[in-house]
Amino acid sequence: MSRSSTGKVRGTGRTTLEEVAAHAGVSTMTASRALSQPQLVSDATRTKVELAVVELGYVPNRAARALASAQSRVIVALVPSLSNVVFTAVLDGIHDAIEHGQYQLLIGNTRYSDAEEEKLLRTYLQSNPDGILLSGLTHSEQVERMLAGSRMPVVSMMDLADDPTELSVGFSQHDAGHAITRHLLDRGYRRIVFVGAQLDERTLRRADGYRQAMQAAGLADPRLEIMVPAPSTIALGAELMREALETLPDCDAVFFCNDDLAHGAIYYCQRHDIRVPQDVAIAGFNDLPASAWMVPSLTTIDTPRYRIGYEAASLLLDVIGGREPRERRIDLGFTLREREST
Amino acid sequence: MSRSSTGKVRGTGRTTLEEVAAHAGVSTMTASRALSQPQLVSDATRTKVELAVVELGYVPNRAARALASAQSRVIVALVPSLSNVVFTAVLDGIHDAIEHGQYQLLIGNTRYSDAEEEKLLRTYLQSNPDGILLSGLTHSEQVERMLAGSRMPVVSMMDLADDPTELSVGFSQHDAGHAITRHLLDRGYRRIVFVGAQLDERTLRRADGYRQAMQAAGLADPRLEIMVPAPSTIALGAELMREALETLPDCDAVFFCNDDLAHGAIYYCQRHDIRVPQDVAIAGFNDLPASAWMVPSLTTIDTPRYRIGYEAASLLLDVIGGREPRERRIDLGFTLREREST
DNA sequence: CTGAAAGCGCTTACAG
DNA sequence: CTGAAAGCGCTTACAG
Repeated sequence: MSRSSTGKVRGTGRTTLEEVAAHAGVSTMTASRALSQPQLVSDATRTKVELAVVELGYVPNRAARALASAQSRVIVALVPSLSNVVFTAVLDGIHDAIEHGQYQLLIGNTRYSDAEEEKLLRTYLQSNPDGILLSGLTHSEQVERMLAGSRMPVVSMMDLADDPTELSVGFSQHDAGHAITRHLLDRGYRRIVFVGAQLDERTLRRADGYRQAMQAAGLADPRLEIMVPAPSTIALGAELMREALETLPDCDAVFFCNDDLAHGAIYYCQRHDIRVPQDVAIAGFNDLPASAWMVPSLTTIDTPRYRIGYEAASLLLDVIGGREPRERRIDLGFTLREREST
Repeated sequence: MSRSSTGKVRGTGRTTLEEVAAHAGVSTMTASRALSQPQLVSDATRTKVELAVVELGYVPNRAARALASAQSRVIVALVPSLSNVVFTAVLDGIHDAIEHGQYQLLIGNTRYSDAEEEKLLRTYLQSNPDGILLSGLTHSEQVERMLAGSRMPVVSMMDLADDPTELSVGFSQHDAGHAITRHLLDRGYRRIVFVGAQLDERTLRRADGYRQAMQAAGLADPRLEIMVPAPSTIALGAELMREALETLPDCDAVFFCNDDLAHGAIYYCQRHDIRVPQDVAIAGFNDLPASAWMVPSLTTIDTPRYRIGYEAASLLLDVIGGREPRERRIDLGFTLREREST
């Protein structure tokens, strides 16, 4: 026992496993086994140790465990935003999928910045995570290199990797963009504007899907694409709706890259007595809760963001645990919600 | 060097500080100082060590650091929900306030459950956090006991502690509920319904504020209070609006405990040609982004949730760092937004 | 300004 | 089923 008469010189002062073992009358390593691999220990021993744990109020020291076992039981999740409900839903799913007590979750907000992602990753690598959840498929070279060097499992969230051996969970952003454009075309709209903000990789892929559908219909026109790097907000949606109507007076539909923008557009139209969809149709992306309720209700793509988080974390846990997953690329799909706005 | 000819028997296999020190031609402890307390080391030494770090791609092992220093540099934040934007905004603020690289954030979702809070806390205590951020002022006895036993600083978020020596950051939920009721009374509304959902402590305090204002005006009536334990959603807001109009046909205003419910109510009224505020006024709480844009725009209380997270984390970091804060109870206030719905 | 050495609190091949 | 002992990779009072 490393106590002087005046108490511990260093350390946290908390009860240690050594003390638990002494209290239970067993060796430290037996106490350790009784807690982490109880099946390797006799019932009597396990009971003695468990009793000692309760009596002494023992709380294991995770740092010591991580150091000795070279397993941190930490997983890292990096998302581009903590104010976008899409990504907080993903985190919600991840949180629910993690076996708490076993694994701990470290969350990082990259703010849609490669540099920030790199910085966070560098910091979090200090914790020697057992695995990492990343948003998106494209990352800086530095990040790719750090990941390759660390040899720890990485799951990409949101979109599907081209390579089916890479771990990814999401749905085809391209196909979803294509599907909603196809829907507008089927409804008879011809001059369909695409409005993209933030211009992250998901928005760009949705734009690709839009473009491909328009081309297939012989209706593509670069002037119909409004792309701004500013973050998506309701206010921006209202502003861009105004802009679209002003600069493209012959447009008959607008596909916004997400619901936040589309909501702003619908509110704008309400305030200016522009009839939706009679004067102009509006479509969004993500199916936020308000979309089904607002007037008119919003046509949009329902995306499985909570499930993406949940399934991505489950997949990562499988791989960490050495369980071969049924598939390494999990397509969760999307659902077109046809509503009043189109 | 503990390498056998076949490589490390245990450990992560990553470069260690010992190797960095050898490469730089200094002792391990000097290398340690060069990195964590560079001012204690000569320029020449620091340069040599920094070079070795880069050349070897050294990444410090946080578990070893935590174990040796008895300082985890971990802070824990517990919030009741990861789908409520109020709390994800709080987390956003916390995340931004943390000096990354220094401190790491462990997030827990208590799901508005005392039992869950207790379980998460028990788990997270294994990481020996340097401090904790909790949502709300009331916790289970078990939680209070664990916190008291651990002697680590705890900051309460959202509401203000009665005891000014306790660490708390937020605003008076009671006063805010009172203020918006007062506003409705000033506008001439008399039969003001209060609708509360979830029934967490914040909702109950807002209800108290409402009740007190109604009593002061001689207009209190228990039948005007609709309280349901279900979580707040737009759908529930629509449903409760219908219920209010049906069971209390003489009501002239409804104060919803949050904007999600109020949005549902406004959409409900739009769909049923109920004029707001002419037929019935509607008020909310939190000032979500849509509130200023919807038609009619929503009267509500603007709450500083991002700043609560930011200031709470800053306060905690001050206390952890031994810096005496100017005040231990930080009132961030709230702002009444008077809009079209009242 | 720099170093030798102990120690933080666990886990784990290896024996028995 | 149980144990002795080394080791994980850092930090830190204490000297000099």
